[in-house]
Amino acid sequence: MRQYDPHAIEEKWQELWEAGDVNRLLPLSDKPPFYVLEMFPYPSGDVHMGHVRNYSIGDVVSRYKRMRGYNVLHPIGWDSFGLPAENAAIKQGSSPAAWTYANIERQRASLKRLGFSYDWSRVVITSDLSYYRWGQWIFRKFWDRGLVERRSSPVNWCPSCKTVLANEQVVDDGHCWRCKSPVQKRELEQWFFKITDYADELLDDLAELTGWPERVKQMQANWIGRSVGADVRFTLCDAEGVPTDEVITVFTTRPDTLFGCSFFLLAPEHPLALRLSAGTSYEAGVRAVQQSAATATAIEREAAEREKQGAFTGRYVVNPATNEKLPVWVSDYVLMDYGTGAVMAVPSGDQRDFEFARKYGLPIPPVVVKRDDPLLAELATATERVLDDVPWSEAYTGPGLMVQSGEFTGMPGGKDSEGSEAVIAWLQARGLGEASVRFRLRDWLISRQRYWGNPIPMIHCEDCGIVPVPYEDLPVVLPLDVDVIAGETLASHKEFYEVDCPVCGKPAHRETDTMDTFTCSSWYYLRYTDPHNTVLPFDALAADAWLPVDQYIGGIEHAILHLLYSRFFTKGLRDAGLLGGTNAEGLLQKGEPFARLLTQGMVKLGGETMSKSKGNVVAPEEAIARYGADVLRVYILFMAPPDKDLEWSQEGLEGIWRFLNRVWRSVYDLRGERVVDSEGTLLSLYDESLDASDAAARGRELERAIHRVIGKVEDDIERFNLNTAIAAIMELANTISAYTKLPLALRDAELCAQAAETLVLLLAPMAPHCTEELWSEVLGKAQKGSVHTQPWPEHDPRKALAETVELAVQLNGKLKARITVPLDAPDAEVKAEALEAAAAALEGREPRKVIVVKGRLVNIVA
RNA sequence: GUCGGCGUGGCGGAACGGCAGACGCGCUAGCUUGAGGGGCUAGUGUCCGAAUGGACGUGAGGGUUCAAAUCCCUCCGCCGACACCA
Repeated sequence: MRQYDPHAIEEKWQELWEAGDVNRLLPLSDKPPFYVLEMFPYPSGDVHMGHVRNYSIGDVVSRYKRMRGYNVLHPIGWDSFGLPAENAAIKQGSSPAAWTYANIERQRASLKRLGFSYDWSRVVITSDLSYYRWGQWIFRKFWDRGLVERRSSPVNWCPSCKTVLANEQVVDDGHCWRCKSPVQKRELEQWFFKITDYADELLDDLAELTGWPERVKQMQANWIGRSVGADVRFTLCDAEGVPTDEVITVFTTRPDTLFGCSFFLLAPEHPLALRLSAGTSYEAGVRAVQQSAATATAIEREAAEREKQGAFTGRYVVNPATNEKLPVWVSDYVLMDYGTGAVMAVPSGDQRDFEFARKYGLPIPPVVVKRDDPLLAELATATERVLDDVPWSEAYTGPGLMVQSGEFTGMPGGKDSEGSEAVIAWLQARGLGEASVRFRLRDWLISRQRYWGNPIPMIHCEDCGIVPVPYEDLPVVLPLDVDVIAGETLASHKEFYEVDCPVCGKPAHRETDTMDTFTCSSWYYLRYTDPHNTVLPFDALAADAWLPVDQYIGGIEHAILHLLYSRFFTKGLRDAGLLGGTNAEGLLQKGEPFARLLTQGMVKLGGETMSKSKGNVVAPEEAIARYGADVLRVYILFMAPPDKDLEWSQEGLEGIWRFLNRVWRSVYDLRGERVVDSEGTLLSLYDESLDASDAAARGRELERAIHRVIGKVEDDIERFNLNTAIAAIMELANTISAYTKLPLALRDAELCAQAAETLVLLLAPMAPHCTEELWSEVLGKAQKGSVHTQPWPEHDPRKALAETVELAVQLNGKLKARITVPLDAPDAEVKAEALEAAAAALEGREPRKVIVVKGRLVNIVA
């Protein structure tokens, strides 16, 4: 026999598979389609263990589904625009493109060495002109549909990356997601995708995503943050306190507390703040609050523990419910970019307002009181204000009864209460307000002041304003000869920058911002369905045939960013008529790109995420060099369930090396070959004491194991229990080992052949090279084609069962004995046997009840 | 603070409400080998017992059930997301 030598077989099969198009998709097929997608890599360096894990999981699903008769689309590509390329190029003295494409080639070679079953003819690279041109085309479509806006607003600026960031890219209390620098707020004119137009749909359709982890849906729901309440209009008074025509609207989720509003707040950045106080003795105070809010970092300002700063503007507004005049204050806990930048403060019903009122000595009249609060007795019927301060140490935000609230007094109050609805109806009838919904989600800021990205196809003309590049002039080609090391930019690159206005023909200039790299990854899964299209981003028929992606696999770090943006893109493209035609149904019709999502856990070492900066990286190439790709793949699948974190263990890796060697030897042994180790020591030591009846028993055991394990592996792969699928294959291998202790003369040749074949087929999705060699060379089945084009083995569940079955006998739920009965023994017989077996434990007591659970146990209640 | 998730041997982890600890790692003993590695055999939750065996056991406490790691409630601990969002 030959020894298992991964290095002698892996590369050979990789080349043969590629030459024979084994992994290539056949577009015309009567097989049902199945789209397996793994998040494509960013080419920032070598392939790491996280990639290996992600892609090994996807490869098992892909190969398994192929064996089950599906036409499987399993593509790969690179998300290759982005800032790291620029930084690395500057550091290494190369160009972003050179750095990017060199890394792509390294990663491509590594992925091939791992034997993943990608269709290499469909590779999509986002920095290729053939791809990003369609990103511009889609941008233009979105512009036509009013989904693109250029506007000035307070945006997140990363001083280190020297670019603005989307809200979603500000992480960990105000830090840049890439470089972790504290982010600053700046008022800048920028490009936005109007993702908020889809806020409702993005939130509501989460309910359709039954194949997504609850956790991810929860995170997206929180991020979108829909609040239901009312807009309420307050009338502004002039300097003398006389009501004017000017109205300030606020948003509240607690209209039921309107009668308890005792002061009014503006964000420091609110344009009214200075206007109201200008030239008065209050101006200095207002300016001080503004100053402190502006200099505080986002981190300081958003920390809930921070003491609230405030200043009175000197002016008043009228509470529409009570007609009371309320002082208008400025405070830094009011945010300009949520709601209207103004707030009705109800200190008895909101903890922040409560703290502010206590600090500045403002009244705290109770308005919604807990049903068992002693205050209720004295206020139960008070419709007018009789109490201006509560004896509480904190605000009460729960449900209760409304007091001091005019005609609403005595009604149930609280969030979404009857009282809330009544107050909204009352406001609406008088034109003072109406029901309203607000979202936490902001529009997606997509412009980046960087070179290495997809140019925004827009032109600035002095006369015509902002003009889109006409479709026939697309694409806007990103010039590759921009010397970023010398500090050159798109704006300083004249051939790019200077352009004639497509409308009036006068000299104009191009937009020099590029698009956020997340715009590139928001539709790549659509391009894979039609990667070589030169007239459209993708053909609608191809997209409709493959979408939604049946199984998407990737890291939890994209729970909000990429997954939310992709959902938005798909909905936008559907509404632009580019996919999900009239016959679309289900998720495709909803514009949902991903039917099932698996978020894989991280690979850790010493309890920490592997990272170059921590120096705790185990390189995949190292493991491959030592044990081969199959061992690494099986190991990483076996060590933990796919969605849990995985702690790297060298011993575990060696365990899998031993396992694959055992499989290898077993296949030889099952063919009757004497197995030896690498030094010629005989390892096939038959147990000559075994006789024909042992052979029959072990044969039945092996046959049952074959049928049981096939079913188990099927169920496990379908449910992503890949670790237990491998455990089941190990059990089969163990049963085979027991069988091959039989001397050759006692073995059943047919059973041996079946066992070898089953073992190889079941393991094929996880260990593709080793099983291919065993299938094609050792078992000599090459004429039937690659092991990876074979149908999945059939199994008969009845053959997985033994003739007799061992049952546990419990007394009051506690295990007391075991009995062995025929599989189909009638309950009465089983009961009788169980009672006999438990006689001693019963100690003469009469059983009150006997429960028989077929094939499992008998529980005697006494 | 709010919302999620998770607590099982020395370790990674198994268990449609039905025999807790599959499978693997590690460890112990024996066989094989000149040695090492490898292979093979047996054992490996805790406590009592020489042993057949018995008692206990899934973070803590309660509940539902013939039966709970699993379902419900309270608490403790760890992890994650969001967080001055009116």
